[in-house]
Amino acid sequence: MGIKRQLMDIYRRLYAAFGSRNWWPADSAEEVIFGAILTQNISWKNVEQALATLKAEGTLSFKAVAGMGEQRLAELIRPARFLNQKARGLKVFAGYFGERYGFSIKRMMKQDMGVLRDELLNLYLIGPETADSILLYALEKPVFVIDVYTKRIFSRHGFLEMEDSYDAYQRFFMGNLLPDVKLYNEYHALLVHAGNQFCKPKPNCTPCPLNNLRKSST
DNA sequence: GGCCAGGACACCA
DNA sequence: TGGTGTCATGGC
Repeated sequence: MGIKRQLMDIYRRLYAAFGSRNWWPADSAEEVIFGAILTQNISWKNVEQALATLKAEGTLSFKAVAGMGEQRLAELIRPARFLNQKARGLKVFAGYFGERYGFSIKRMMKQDMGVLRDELLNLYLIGPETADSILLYALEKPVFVIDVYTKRIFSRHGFLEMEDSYDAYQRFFMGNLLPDVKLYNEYHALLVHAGNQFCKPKPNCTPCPLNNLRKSST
């Protein structure tokens, strides 16, 4: 079986096991971006607390963030860890979003995907994974998001090495899947769900729906 | 009570 | 370019 078919086979197994994940968990595109920045290297449970606080304070918008002090913002997002870094990251994004797109997600969505990705990667605290999460889940652009679970799952099943670069993983997926926002959305969400449940750093994959799966030679 | 979570960046050689 | 330290919370 070729790589393309294997990738779709894995997708179907995950979907059959877990169903639609309905990602990203947020009420708005802006909330997706808050979450994408806040979730860096931290569990989603912590992010939820920070988002709830921002929401309760009426500051879950980049217009609000642009108008508030970095110190106060840091206090509001404390549960999300690395609070000073992330407060600065949110402020920087708010400045960019306001100046370049007038705080309009609609206007941003009209921009070319490659241009957007370069712009995002030039912002403080937005690396490849955060940029691609924003592109896919907030702006509905067909980019495949790579995260630690994706790497773990596909390295343990013999497709790539854990040490391979973000770009190498992304080329692997995007070179073998059609550019489909819905597919990329669901696939990555399923990988995170599977990873959360079964693919811990110390392998313990007994009930995993991908058990016994190995890369077959093409 | 230790481990680790849906990363990114700075600094050094 | 790669290797390593820093950031500094909360759940399990």
